[in-house]
Formats: sequence, C-alpha cells, structure tokens
Amino acid sequence: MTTAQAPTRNRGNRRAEILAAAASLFAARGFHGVSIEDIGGAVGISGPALYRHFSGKDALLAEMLLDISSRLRESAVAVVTTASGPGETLDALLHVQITFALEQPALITVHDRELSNVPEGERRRIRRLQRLYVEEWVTVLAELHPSCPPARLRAATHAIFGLLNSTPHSAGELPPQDMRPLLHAMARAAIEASVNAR
Amino acid sequence: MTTAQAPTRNRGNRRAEILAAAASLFAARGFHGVSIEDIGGAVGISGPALYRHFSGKDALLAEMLLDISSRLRESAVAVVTTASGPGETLDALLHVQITFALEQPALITVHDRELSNVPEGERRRIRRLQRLYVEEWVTVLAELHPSCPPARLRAATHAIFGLLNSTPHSAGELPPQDMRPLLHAMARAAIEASVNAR
DNA sequence: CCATGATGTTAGCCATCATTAACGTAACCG
DNA sequence: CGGTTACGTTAATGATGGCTAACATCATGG
Repeated sequence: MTTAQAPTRNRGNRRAEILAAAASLFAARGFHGVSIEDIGGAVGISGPALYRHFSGKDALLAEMLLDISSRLRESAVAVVTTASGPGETLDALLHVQITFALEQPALITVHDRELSNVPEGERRRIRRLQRLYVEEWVTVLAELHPSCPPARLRAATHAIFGLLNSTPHSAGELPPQDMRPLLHAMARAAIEASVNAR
Repeated sequence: MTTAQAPTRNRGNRRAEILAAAASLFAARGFHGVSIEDIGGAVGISGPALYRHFSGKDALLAEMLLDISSRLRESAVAVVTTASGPGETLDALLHVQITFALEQPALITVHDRELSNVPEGERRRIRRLQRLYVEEWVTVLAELHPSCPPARLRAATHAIFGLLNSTPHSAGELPPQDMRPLLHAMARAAIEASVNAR
C-alpha cells in the first residue's frame, strides 16, 4: 500500500487537533493510561507521526496545560480590568469559569489532575499561572468581604472551583442551558455563606 | 543476606497497610503512574510480594474502590434510617461526606478518578454502590424540596460532591477545624440556592 | 524540473512493568 | 520433630510503550 496522504490543507490545525484528541484521552484514562499510538490513532495518523508536531508526550501535556492556564488567567485579567463593581466582577468571573467547565470538560479535568506529569520547568510556569488565576478571585472576594481572612477566601475559592468543575461528572444529567444558571446560583450562594460562617 | 522477617505480628494488617499506601500513590500519580514495585516499596516489602495479598494490581484497586463505596453507602443508610427530619438528615449526610473528604483525601481522590481502571465485573458493583449513595442524597433533597425535578437535584448533588471533595486541592490552606464548618456552610447554602434558581 | 521542507509510514531499540517461577524461612500444629 | 502455611526474596518472561531511524510523498518555489 502506498503512503498516500491528503493534500496539505490543514496547515496549523494538526497541532490543535492533536491537542484536543489528547485532552479527551487523558481526561478519560489518565496521562499514563494513554499511549502515543492511541493519540495518533484518534486523529487518523499512526504513532510516531506525533513527533513531527511535538517533541514528546511530556511536551504535549505541558503545552496543553500551559495553554489552558494562560487562557483562564487572561480571561480573568480581562474581566477584572473591565470591572464595574466587585459584585459584577464576581459574576463575570463565574461566567468565565462556568463557560470553560461546560465547553471544555476534558481540558478542565486534565488541568487539575495531570500537573504532576509535566516536566519540572514547565510545571513551575503553569503553577504560577494557576496561582495568579486564584489570586484574581481572592482579590475580588476580598473587596466584597474585607473582614474575611485571605486564607479562608482562598479555601473558599478552591471549593468553588471544585463545585464548578464537577460538571464532567454530571455529564448529561441536565442540559447546559439549565446547568449554567444552576451552577451560577449555587456558587454565588456558597460564596456568600463562606464569609458568614462562624 | 538472609531473608529475615518480623514475627508474624501483623496478621491482617498487611493488606490494610498496602491498601493505604497504594491509595496515596494512586492519588498522587494515577493508577498507571504507579508500579507494583512502588507500592511494595512504600510498605517495606519489595515488588512481587504483593501477590501474596492480592491477585493483581487491578484487584487491589477494585478492592480499594469497593471498600470506600460501600463504606460511604453504609454511612448514608445509617444516617437516613436514624433520621429525625429532612433538615437534620441533610446535615448528617454533609457531616459524613466532609469527614471522609477531610480524613481520607487520597481515597476520595482515587474514588472519583480511577473507576475506569477497575475490571468490568467489579466496576459494575462499584458503580451501583455509587449510584445508591447519590440516590440517598437525592431522596433527602426531594423531601426538602418536593417541587424540584429530580434531575436538577441529582446535578446539584454532584456539584456538592465536587465542592466537598475539593479538599485535597486546598490542602494546608486552612486547618481542618476551620475547614469543616466552612465546607458545611458553603454546601448548605449552595443546596438552598439550587432549588430556587430560576 | 528538481531541491527542499513538511508530514507520514514502518521497523527496531531499549526501558519499564505486571506477572510467574523457584526458592527460603519462620511460626504453628500434629 | 516433620510438615504445612504464611510471607518474603530474587530471577526470568513476555508485553507494552516511548522514541529514533530510515525511508516515502507531495506541494512549493527557484
């Protein structure tokens, strides 16, 4: 059989296609549960062809996490700099995170499970972005509730992420247009409660 | 070097010891990221000795998940049958889940990540137990809010689990005695909100 | 045209890993 | 005691997997 191949139409799309396929697989079976063959197979190429696009499996994961971390972070910064007031800002942050969770469940899942498999160097950069993202939230919450200690706000923020990112687990329970307001309302209420609990 | 070994003091403890060590490792690096050698090493024996206690790596994971699923389920049943009223029952359910999340973060983590690596037969039994556990919650919530459609209550329940199980991520942010009431208050408020959102 | 770069393919290398085999030793039991 | 059981050990085996090598194909553009 010849090595026929489609005309080079997908110039820069291949990388994105691979990243998307890999995200689904990693989310479903874990980084180590997915082989290079699996990822290649998912986009119709076979195995080692991946090395034409990424320097290795680690690098692929690193780019994936770096990408989502910076996108989240950028969205948050954009929201905060456009801020009208703390209340609206919080709603906008919620909107961003909920949109991500509903539209990219695989990425969100991988994002908070597989950091440990990223090689040292990149790992630090990703962690930095994640920390900055959390701090955007904490800052807004602190404006809303100045009397609440930051450690508590940080813990509350992580809990809210847990709530919002649970979406992958309840896949199909409820249509997205119902899920969105539900998550928003639950998160808002949980945040209010977090600063009042004795 | 001789094959000296301690007098058979740890009769049934070895299995539990292995399960605990494996849980930590699986939580940290994922099922496929941990080798039999790693697990053995963590309890001071080396590699294949594990096969004296478990029939294989899969079986070890299966037993781990089966154990925690049934413990959660049993606790929930115990709570519900001792019920005084729906409000108190819900608080008791929250207490159970929060205790688990705070005291066994590794188990909780593995519990909702690694089900796919359990062999078919056991997987069904575990899924069954998980579903029953969720239904205990949904039943209680339905008593509190009869007008709310079950699908919505189920989605809300999953979101609450996400919130409570986020504990491993905020490890060390806040001491457990502060974490517990915080999580309880956030979860309670989120549940209230879940039934009122338009 | 044909050299080049981008993108695939298959075959092979080497490491890791789950599992089994073959073998010791200590405690217990008759 | 002698044998069985419980629990470990180290070596071997077979599969899988990441990655490299050697080799096509095609579009492009000089």
